[in-house]
Amino acid sequence: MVGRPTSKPAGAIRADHIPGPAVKRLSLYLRELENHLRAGSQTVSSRKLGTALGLTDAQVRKDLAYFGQFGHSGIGYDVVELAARIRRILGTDHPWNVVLVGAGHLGTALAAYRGFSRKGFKLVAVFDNDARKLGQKLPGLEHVPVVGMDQIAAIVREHTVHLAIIAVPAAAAQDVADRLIAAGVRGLLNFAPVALNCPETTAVSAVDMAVQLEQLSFQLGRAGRPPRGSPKKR
Amino acid sequence: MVGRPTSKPAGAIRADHIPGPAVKRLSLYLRELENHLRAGSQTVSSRKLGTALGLTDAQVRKDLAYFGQFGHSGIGYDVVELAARIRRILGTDHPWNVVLVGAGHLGTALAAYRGFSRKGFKLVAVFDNDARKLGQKLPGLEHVPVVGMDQIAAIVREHTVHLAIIAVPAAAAQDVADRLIAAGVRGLLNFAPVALNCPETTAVSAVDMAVQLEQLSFQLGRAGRPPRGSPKKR
DNA sequence: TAATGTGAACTTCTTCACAGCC
DNA sequence: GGCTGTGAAGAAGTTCACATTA
Repeated sequence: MVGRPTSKPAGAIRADHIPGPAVKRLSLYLRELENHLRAGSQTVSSRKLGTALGLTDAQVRKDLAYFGQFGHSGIGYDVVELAARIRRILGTDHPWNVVLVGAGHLGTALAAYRGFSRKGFKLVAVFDNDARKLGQKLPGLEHVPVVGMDQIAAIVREHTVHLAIIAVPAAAAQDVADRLIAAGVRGLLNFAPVALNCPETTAVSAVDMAVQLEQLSFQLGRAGRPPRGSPKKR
Repeated sequence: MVGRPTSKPAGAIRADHIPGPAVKRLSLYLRELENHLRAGSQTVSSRKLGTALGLTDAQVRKDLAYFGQFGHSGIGYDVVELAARIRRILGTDHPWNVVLVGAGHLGTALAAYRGFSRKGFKLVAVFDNDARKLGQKLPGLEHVPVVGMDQIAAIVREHTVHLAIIAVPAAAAQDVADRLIAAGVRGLLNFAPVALNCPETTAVSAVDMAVQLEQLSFQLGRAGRPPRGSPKKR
């Protein structure tokens, strides 16, 4: 336990520890701001941002206040300014180099997704073990080579890659993760349906499509009726 | 304020309200159990399950206890039994019909993912507006037709579809969601990078790959160094 | 001994409510 | 009037620690 007295170094970054959920929402605020930008609005209120995302206005203000004072009383938030500030906070005001491992169906689809580069993530290489895929260019990605997994260490180092996306079968994911981390990658986005065992110093984020569907199944099962059967009152 | 006395209707399903995070973890427990099954273990302890997923043993027990008493003192949990029970709770002990909207890169990749059917989700149709894609069969999905979006209402009703996956561009997502809901779909898994506006009665789950990467970027930015620039000590 | 199930303590997160500002 | 920023209150979720059971 730290026992640190709650002294505020006013002027610097706000809080010692930011609530995890707040950071997640920050990304959503940014996405919403980018939409507002396209629509041409100059300013947004916490209420507008909130209702667009299903949150209360107080929640929005509190989240933003963790990082500083971005708003203007009576006016709201300047869309352009707030977007820039959030990018700064998230660390996407400068580009990140990213590699993708796995050029199967999913990997290919992810590589083709334009949203990544728009958000400041630059795909520098795709790795796969299938000899037939090596040397190919993926559709729309003429500058991104598909290379063998034995190149992971070399390319990660050469391009100072800190982030990697794992889109390989579950059975291969842990091995791939180990190799990436050994090569210097420090953040993993894992699409394989398996829990990765990584050192504390590695940030891991996971997406499992089946898990997502199961959540929906659960929610429907409660408030409504299952696909069939189950005698129900009424 | 409600002031309801905390009376327990002992015997029925446990809690009036299950913590959302607990339900999310339930899916992960199931995934882990399925792995243990393949490995041949008869039983698991809350500790084993927990460490595999980066959770405490108490957390695991508390989560499971929301739904009943599944464990055996001194022994642990029976792998087969617990998996079956969790499937029951999640509602995946019986199959769900699912449709996918959007047969682009991502949609095609999602359709090809074998994990869905393995988990009890049956893809009955893929919708797209691109005339060139209609009538095609997606790779590995000979029984799943690609049809026009004007067929949404008919097919959703005919097959009693309750779940849909949205994999269309952001600009089209809200319209697609509206149509699906009007046709009777009650749960949406949204891959478009936009917040959907849906009635309370619709369950929505969202996956935004860019958001995931931004979370990683934030985490690295704190504990480590940004990709380049920024005068650093050393 | 090895493990569960659970009240109580604790921690984290969210909402309320209002002072202050435009 | 409209809106932010924030302390304080409240709700939600997690961990502790121990009685209990095999």
